[in-house]
Amino acid sequence: MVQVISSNEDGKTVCLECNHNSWQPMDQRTTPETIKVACSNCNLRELCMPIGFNPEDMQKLDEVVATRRRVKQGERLFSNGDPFTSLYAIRTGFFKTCISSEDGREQVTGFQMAGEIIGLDGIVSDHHSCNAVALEDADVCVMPFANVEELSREFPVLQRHVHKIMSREIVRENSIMMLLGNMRAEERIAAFLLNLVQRLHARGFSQSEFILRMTREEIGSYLGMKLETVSRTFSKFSDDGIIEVKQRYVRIIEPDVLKKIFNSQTCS
Amino acid sequence: MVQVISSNEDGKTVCLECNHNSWQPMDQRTTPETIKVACSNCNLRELCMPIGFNPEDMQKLDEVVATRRRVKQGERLFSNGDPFTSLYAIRTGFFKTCISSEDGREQVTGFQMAGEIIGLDGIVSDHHSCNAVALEDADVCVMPFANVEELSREFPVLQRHVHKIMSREIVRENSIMMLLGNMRAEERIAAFLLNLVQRLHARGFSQSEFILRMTREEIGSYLGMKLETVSRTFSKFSDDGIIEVKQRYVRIIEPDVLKKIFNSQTCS
DNA sequence: AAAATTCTTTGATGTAAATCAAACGACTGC
DNA sequence: GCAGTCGTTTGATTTACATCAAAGAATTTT
Repeated sequence: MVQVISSNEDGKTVCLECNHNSWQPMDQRTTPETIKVACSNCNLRELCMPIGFNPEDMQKLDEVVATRRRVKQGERLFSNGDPFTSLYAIRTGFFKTCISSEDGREQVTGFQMAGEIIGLDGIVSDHHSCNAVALEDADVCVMPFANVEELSREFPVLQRHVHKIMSREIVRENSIMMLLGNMRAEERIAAFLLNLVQRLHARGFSQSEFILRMTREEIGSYLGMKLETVSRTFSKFSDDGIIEVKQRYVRIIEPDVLKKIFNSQTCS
Repeated sequence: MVQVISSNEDGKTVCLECNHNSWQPMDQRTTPETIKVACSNCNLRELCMPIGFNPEDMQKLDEVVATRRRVKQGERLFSNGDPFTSLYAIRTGFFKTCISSEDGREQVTGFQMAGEIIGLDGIVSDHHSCNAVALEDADVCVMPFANVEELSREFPVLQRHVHKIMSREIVRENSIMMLLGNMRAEERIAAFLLNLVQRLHARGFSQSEFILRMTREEIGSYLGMKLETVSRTFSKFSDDGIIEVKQRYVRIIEPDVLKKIFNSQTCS
């Protein structure tokens, strides 16, 4: 389903110099803040759009996406309470979504990368219920939800696609509930690393090494543990020769051991 | 938005004799296993269908629901791996949804009551990824998803409704992540009780007393804690005069204290 | 009605992870 | 190039909850 980019498949998949492992589109990166864009010639199409459109339908599909928007590292794409107008397809960059409790505790609810859709939380109440923060400079396609709904009525394949995206998010959150409710620190970290590398690999990056875009604290928030425990678990995996960690750089040495830890802690 | 049933508003809202607090529809309950039903004369309509339909549209809406299905206590509406064909609107009864990890650990992902929609997990992969188990004898409307999608294309208000239902589920799971990732046992139980009573109240039941349909173990699984901790927390709340608990019967004496515990543990 | 099973409560003890604390490394801005 | 900030690592200690255990209710089966 996902077409990998061959140029990313030759080993040197993560740019360590610029500390950048997001998918860079081929076109120039000097576009203004918001510009009109088209899905029909987007190289991320396979990831965020349904397949099997003929060219003329594709042209209509371009109507979904109105503009593009840049979000600088640390800035928000949207915040809790903002009126909901659009879904966003990530072109480049990396986001976290998070919610805050009354007394200020933060819960990271997800990390999103190129080709993933963000903003579904806003549909139910017409207002966003979480914050979407760019963890690196990002570029998103703004898809006004009214357009999405209108074209969904016309194209059953798009309608189905939207439903699948929402269902996928529900299923993902189900498995996070399993993680948070039932698993121990090592299992959570193993699951986290495996999921991350799998998604990066689907985007043409290495299946063994990558750069973390988030802090230990953000990983901990996502996984329901403290940053010290995240750090200690990384160190333990490193001591055991399962992974190599150096700050944000991670290399998975023994993916099978990681999978085993994730599936069941076969005693300690 | 939700019309409460006046007959349920006179204090005696929970039938302690039969240990039953689900909404009983007015029609006779001797229907065969699956029969043709209509939304247009269903008294749960306000809960599971969008409002603002005129009578002729309503008739078309009836096409969504194909049949009704009975599920006995302990039986499954669907299981992990089952082909996905339909969404289910609960008419009466109470369900839990749960997933199991490789090594058999169970995670309850939700409890669902009358008027709520179940089965959204199946859309993404055309197969269900969780089990839906009836915690009491239940009666559901079977809504073939193909019908839902077809009519959604015709009626924007239905389309929007379906999107909202899915978004609501995403937002609900977000708040469960906050619960599991950041909150302590007492906060989790407080949140659980408040959520349950709020939903029951919206269905015409008392806002202070109700009968739990699930075991301590199932509550614990949902909230990421062991059954003993659930029991101890109930006992503590009872000792503190916040609630009255006797087995499955619960009465909330001090809802404000419960809300305070939920919002922030104001020291211990 | 007795027996068996399931669920719940409560107590005693153990432990994984949190908290507290301090040092160190990396990046930022002047 | 240096100071300041931020993020990470590691150690020592505490703690909330899990685990182990057993008795007591409630429900189901025979």
